[in-house]
Formats: sequence, C-alpha cells, structure tokens
Amino acid sequence: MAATMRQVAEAAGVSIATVSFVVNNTKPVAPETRQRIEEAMERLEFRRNMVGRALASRRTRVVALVYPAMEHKLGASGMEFVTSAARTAGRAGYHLVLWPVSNDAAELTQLVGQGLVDGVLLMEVQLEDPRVEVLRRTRTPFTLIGRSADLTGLVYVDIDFDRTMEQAVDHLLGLGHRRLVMVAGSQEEASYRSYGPFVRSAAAYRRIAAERGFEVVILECEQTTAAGRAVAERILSAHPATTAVLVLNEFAAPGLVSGLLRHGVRIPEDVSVLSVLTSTEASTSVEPALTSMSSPGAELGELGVQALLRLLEGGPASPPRLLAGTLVPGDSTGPVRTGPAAG
Amino acid sequence: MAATMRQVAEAAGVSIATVSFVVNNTKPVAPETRQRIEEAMERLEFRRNMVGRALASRRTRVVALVYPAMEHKLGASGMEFVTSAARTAGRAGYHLVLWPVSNDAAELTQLVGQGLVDGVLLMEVQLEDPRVEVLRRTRTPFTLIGRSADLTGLVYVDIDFDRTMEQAVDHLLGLGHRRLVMVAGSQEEASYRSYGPFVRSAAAYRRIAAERGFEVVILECEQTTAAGRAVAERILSAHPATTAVLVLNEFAAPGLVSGLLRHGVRIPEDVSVLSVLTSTEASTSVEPALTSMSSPGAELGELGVQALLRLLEGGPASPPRLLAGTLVPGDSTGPVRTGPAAG
DNA sequence: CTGAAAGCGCTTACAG
DNA sequence: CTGAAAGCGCTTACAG
Repeated sequence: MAATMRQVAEAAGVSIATVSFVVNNTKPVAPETRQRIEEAMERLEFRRNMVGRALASRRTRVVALVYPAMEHKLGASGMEFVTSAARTAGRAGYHLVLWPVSNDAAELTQLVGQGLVDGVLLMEVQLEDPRVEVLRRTRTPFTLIGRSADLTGLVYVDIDFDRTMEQAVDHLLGLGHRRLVMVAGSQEEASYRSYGPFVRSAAAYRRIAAERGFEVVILECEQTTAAGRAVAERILSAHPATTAVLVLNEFAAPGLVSGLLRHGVRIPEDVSVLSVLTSTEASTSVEPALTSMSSPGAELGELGVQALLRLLEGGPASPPRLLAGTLVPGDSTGPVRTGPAAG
Repeated sequence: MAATMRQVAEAAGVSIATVSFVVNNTKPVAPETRQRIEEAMERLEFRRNMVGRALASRRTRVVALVYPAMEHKLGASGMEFVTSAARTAGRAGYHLVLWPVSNDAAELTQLVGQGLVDGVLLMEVQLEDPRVEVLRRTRTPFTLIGRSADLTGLVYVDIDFDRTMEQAVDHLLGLGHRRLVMVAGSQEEASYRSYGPFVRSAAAYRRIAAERGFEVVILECEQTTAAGRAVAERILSAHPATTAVLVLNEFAAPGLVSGLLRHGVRIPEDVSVLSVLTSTEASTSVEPALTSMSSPGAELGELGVQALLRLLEGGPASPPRLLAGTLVPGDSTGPVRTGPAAG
C-alpha cells in the first residue's frame, strides 16, 4: 500500500539518501531534484514509516504516561490531563502510550527495557517514589507531574499549592470569614500515604493561617460522599462557630454539602463552602453549585509533555513550572453571616 | 546498557538466530545450548528491543485507541475504559497509544500511515462514521466500541441497550410505576447527532413500552445540570402524573433531582429517579444517592482490546459482544405513591 | 548538491 | 538442532 523510500527514490531517479534529505529537510537539495522527489512521493502516496525511522535514528518518538491504575480513581480531570498530554505529543510528532502500572519497580523496569519509548511522564508521584529510581537507573529521560521529596536534577510540573490555597483562603477572608475549617483527604489508604497534594496543601494552609492570623483546623476524611456527610457532623459538633469550609477532597465535597444542608445549615448564608482542585463537572453537579478552585489538568498535561520533549530534543532543561488553580464562582460562598450563629 | 541479541549470541558462542529461537520459543534448541543462552541473557541483562522486532516481523504490537477529544467529555467512566484497555493490551504484550483526534478522516489517515500501530480501537462511533471508511480503505484491522449503522464484516463490542433499558424499566414497573418519563440527551450538538447510545436506547424504550403497555414520553435535554433542572419543571408542568423518571444523561441527572426537590417533590416518595449508564461516582455524589444502571466501561475496554488482538493474531473473528449495565441500588427509587399525587 | 554503504536490532526462510 | 544471510525501512557519517 504505502510506498517505501526506496520506491520513491527509484521513481525519482535518485538515491534513498536524497529522499531522506528531502523528507527530513536535513540537507540542501537542488530545486529540480527536490521537485521530482516530491512529485514521486505524492504520486506513490509515500508515508514515512515510523518504525524504520525509529530503528535508524535510535529515537522512537513515543513517550509513555505512567500512572497508578486502580489505586486511586483519576476521575474526569484525569481524562482531561491524559487527553491534553496525548494531543500535545501528537502535535509535536510524538505518540503517547499509556502505562497504567502498579506503583512498583519491577513492571516499570520491564517496560522501559523494551526500548519502545524515548521518555516517560510520571504521574501521581509519591514523596518517596520507587519509580523515580527505576527511571534514573535506566537513564530514561522523564518528567514528573507532581514532586518527589528529592528533586535534585529533576524536571517537574505541578500544581502551585501555595498560590492555589492563598487564592482560596483570600476569597473566604475577603468575604469576612475568620473561622475556617479545612477538610482534607484521608491518608489511610496506602496509595495516599504522604501523598504530595495533601502534604503540600496542608503545609500551605498552615503557613497562610500563620501569616493571616487565623486558627488552623484540619479534618481528614475519606474520599467518599458518606465520609463527607460524616465530616459535616464533626464540624457542626466540634467546631460550631465555623463560617467557612475549604474542601480538598473532590469525592467528599458533595457529601459535606448535603450533610450540612440536612442539619438545617444554609449554604452560603450560614456556612460557605469552597472546593479546591475539583473538576467543573463535579462542582456544578452539586446543589448549590460549588464555588471552586478548578484543577489545571489540561495545562499540566501540556506543560508536562512539553518539558519532556525539550529534554528529549536536548534543549535547555525546563525550569519547574507550578500552576495555580483558578477560582470558579459558584453559589456556595458568600459574605460571613452577621446575625447570630445558626449552628 | 541493555545488551543486544548479537552480544548475547557472542557471549554464548552461538548465532543470533539461535538466540532468537530461544527468546521466541519458535524452534527446538538443544538443552545445553538453551542453557548457555539463557545464562548469557541473564548476565548481560538482555531485553528484546521492540523496535528491531517490529521492523523485522512487520508487527509493532502497538494498537491505538481513537476517540474524539474535546467534542464531548468522556468523564470518569471514560478513564475507566481507557485504563482497562491499556492494561488488557499490556498483559498481552501490546502497547496502547492514545489518539484523541477530531472526528474527520484526514488526521486519522495520516496517523495510520505512519505504520506505528497494528490495529485500532474506535470509540464513540457515529452511525455514519468517516473514520470507519479510513480504516477500511487503509486495511487497518479495527474494532468498534459502539456500532455504526452498516456493520457488515465489522467486529464490535457495545452496550446492550435493550437489556439495560429492560432491566431499568422492569425495576420501575416492579415498584408499581406505570407513568414514566424518559429524559434523554440532546442531539443538538454536532457530536451527538444521531449518536448511537441515544438512538438505540430510545428505540429500546419504545419497544419495551409497547410490549409492557405504558405510554412513551421522551424529553430531550442538554448535558448540563441547569438543563436537568429545567427538564424537572417541564415534567412537573406537562406531565404532573409522572411517578418515575428514567434519565439517560449523566450530566443532567443531578439537576433533575435538585429541580424536583426544589419544587417540593420528594424522592423517591413522590417520584422515583433511575439514572441509566452513569458512573458510580456521579450517582453517589447526588442526594439522595441515585439508583442507577452502571456503565460497563472497564469490561468494554477489556473485551474491545481482546477482540482486536484476536483479529491481529489471525484467530477466529470475535462475535459481537453486547454488555448490559448492572442495577446499582440507591435511594432514589421506591414503590409508587399510593396516596393522592403530590404534583 | 548527491550517492554508496554501513548499520539500527531483530526475524525468518533456506540450507545443512 | 544450528548458522549464514537477506531483509524489514529508514538515517547518517563519509566521500566526492
């Protein structure tokens, strides 16, 4: 079906080297020669074969996206990330393969050993991540989405938890709130233990609280609707003066809201709720629609791939990029109540 | 780093052909020879290079997942599908690349022309799909997730809309409901026009209604929470005797529920709501948690890849597989109200 | 500006 | 049971 370079060369009466020079634009070629070659390519429907090229050039132009399957659900924003990464790669002439691997070294070692990929994009990085060691040891170029604890020599893009939390907190402070509760995810499950996003956002929150001068209350809860409902009760019983809740737990947020409503707490009149790093879909499916800091999933995918490709093409190493979420207005936050507390 | 076959052959004092026979287990090799080769492979950390193998064997062992990016959001169940497809491929020694391409022929033609993939898994198939033509014309083996109108000679896996709708309807009939409304997705947007799932589930619904003897009311609404709320009002005003609603619109379902509640309709005491082909996450994030027919995303991914690989390995063509959703109990359906209607 | 040639790491008839 | 050799479709020094 598709013609080879050799066939094109014969048809144009040149050597296959010259065809290669035209295809890759790597050396000057006389105008008429180029013309003949281009005509032949057109006529024979020449498409450069990636496998031959990969073997000869020792570059496959395939990169892998490594993420832990099953362990935790990536959800809708995960799909956004993945699609954006694949498109960015595609536009640069690369392909993205999906490696949903368990978070251990053996499987990844085996995969990189196959020589299919030029580099790896590593998602859901743990603070101490065995996969980072595998990639270092095998000299596989890679970029982190997230951050491990030891970052020396690593290229990464991540969420800017400091700025995201600052914007979130300042939105609430600006509405007059001073009695905040932060609801974080549970680190019970192995795959969430010392999970970067939880650790970093909690740290950012403490720092901001110290600077702005308000009390820190952090409640952990599992990533389910039921746990969200339970945490609502904890807030009402243990912290009744709370006027605003910051949720960093996409799966618990709906439950938190319904738990509050169920106890007669009005949102946002009595208590404001701000959901951090949730997808738009999740936010708008709740009643009232959640004010949220949206997750920069698509941008992270794009920047992560771009940084990786720069690594592969020998450009200057990309400086770390940290992206903040964006405030998406909803109906769940409002001015602090001025009358007597309802709780 | 990784040794080549030639190095292994030299170390073991054999030809590279013999090494190949051992690696692939394609020809009998004397026990001692095999032993020497295996030791050398172990010692030199031999890993068979996929690119060399691909070029020589004319099979890359890479398959592509083609799906329309952007056009409509795939959401959480999309991620499940994708991950399951990638894992199934991986376990069979294949890789899955992601091709989020616009739904037109040119881009896909260019991609398959590169010779990177042995076959394609086509998602979100339209009834008349130009991509199917591209794959036929280029003689690319492929499998559909979904179904085009003309299925001659095609291998596909899809949701069993008949059985899924039957189970959904019978659940409601079993609770005594006779006045049903079905809420479907809107086909306004181009990417949803004559979208298989909408067309087939509506057809199934009409058939079942005729068999069971109840009136057909189908309302279309856009895939947003706001549209869901609006459709709730349409139901209450135009069809006040309704006792149960079947929603085939994951994104509108939460709005439908809150719209009903907002008008004082109790769920499920006054009206039951059953959400068809939604993800578990979406169902449980609503209050009350939605009774739903879950989407068999992971199973579809697995079966789709298996069917494609069978095609590639020249096995007998897989018969079409249709998978029904499973009823996931929630709190949004109950016995039909016996007292006077509330609406 | 162009070509002959080696080689990327394998597989696979073919011969023995 | 094993090997020599051709070849998969390209790229890339090297020479001219």
